[in-house]
Amino acid sequence: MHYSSVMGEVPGLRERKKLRTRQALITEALRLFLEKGYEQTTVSEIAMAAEVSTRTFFSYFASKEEVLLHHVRESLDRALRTVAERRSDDSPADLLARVVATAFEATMGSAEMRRDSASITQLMMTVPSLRAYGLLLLFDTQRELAEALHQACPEELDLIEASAAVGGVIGAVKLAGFICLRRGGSPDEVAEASRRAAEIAIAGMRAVGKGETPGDPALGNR
Amino acid sequence: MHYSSVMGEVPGLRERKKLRTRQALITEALRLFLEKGYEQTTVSEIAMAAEVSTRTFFSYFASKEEVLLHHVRESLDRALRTVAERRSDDSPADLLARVVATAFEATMGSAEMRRDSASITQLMMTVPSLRAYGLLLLFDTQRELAEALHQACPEELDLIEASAAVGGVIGAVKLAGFICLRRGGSPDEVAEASRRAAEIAIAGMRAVGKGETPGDPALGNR
DNA sequence: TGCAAACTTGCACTAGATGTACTTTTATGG
DNA sequence: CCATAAAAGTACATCTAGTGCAAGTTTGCA
Repeated sequence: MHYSSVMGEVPGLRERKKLRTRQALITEALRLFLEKGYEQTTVSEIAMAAEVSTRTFFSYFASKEEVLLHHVRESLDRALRTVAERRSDDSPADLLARVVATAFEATMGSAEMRRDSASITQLMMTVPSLRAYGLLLLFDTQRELAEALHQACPEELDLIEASAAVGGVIGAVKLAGFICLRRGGSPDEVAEASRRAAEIAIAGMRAVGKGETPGDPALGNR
Repeated sequence: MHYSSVMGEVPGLRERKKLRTRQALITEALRLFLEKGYEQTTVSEIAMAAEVSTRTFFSYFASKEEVLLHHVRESLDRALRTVAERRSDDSPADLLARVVATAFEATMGSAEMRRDSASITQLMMTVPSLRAYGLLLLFDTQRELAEALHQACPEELDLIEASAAVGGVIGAVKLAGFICLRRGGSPDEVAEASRRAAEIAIAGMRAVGKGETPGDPALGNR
């Protein structure tokens, strides 16, 4: 080592270039998608704009969808971490509530992020293949999230209850938020809708584990 | 009219052929998918097996995914009808419970259907693009379902509450069922898991509209 | 029998995605 | 400072899903 004796301080030229290329692809992709539409933009054009070959694009992102939704994976990982760091006095319901709140905070935090995620949300609402890919990412993460929640609260929730809780809360927030947005709701209204949805869904699980799931006659309970 | 004076009795040769072709495509597709895997099967092979041109395949199904998941759309439409036919003495929760029960009945009804849907489910679990497409269908239907539920119960539920209810229940059932299945659960166990999940999710909405949504401090309620 | 509408087909073409072999760039040890 | 290997990037070939179009073929019906 010639330049620095402190471990891990300078990322190295190679790493820096890689990161720059990656960022260029992301930026140019979003710009082009907004400028001329997702389907009208080809991968080759994105690569051209970022000054790399088409083949190189696919060594950074596995698909055209991924270049736009890479950040989704990150926020989902954050949610996983939130669950893993359960505070000792959290009830499962509290924990899930904080997951939702944290996720919201993260996507709506800075103004710049709010602008970007608004554009991306807009694209997801109008382009089916993006919606499908987003739903896939979200679903696959929910599986991990359910396992994590069960691990974090092994005494209160069995795996099925944890699944129902995670699936219920995320499903409720997802649909309510989306429908509110579709109706032309402002960011504040969307946030409020999501909050109410989470509240409704979480109300169901507060009853669980207190020995008072009464059974639902309409479901053919035995 | 030469053959029959009763309106709508005989579907006509053209219609019958179309139906036969459609069925042949569906059957051959499923057979090939199971025989050699989804990704390993090309649309051209399916068309060949059903003795039509590749081009014709795409005049019956818009995508390779659709030939496998055409029935999903049907069962989702059935769910929509169930909501539209609300009985006067149903609470929203009862109604949603019946939607879930009816959907289950429909997919698990006959032995033949159970066998087919087991194969299809297996494929959906292992093939990402199928999972994504299925999730997309389900999500888009949920939007309609939420609107229908709101229409059916305009006094009890506003649109956001209806969204939360639909999203919550379906999200819970979906994830719990899937996770149970992944763990090698038997059909009975999956059914039981889904039932419990629906119960938990529906418990949340029984509280709604009774003036007793207490607010959740962890969600930053005002 | 003949005509029109519906259905099917072949063909050309675009675009996403992958494998491979080759060149350029970066890291590092002597 | 140079040799060398590892890593990244590129060119090229190929495969498949999916679409548009201009034929041809079958069916419905008068």
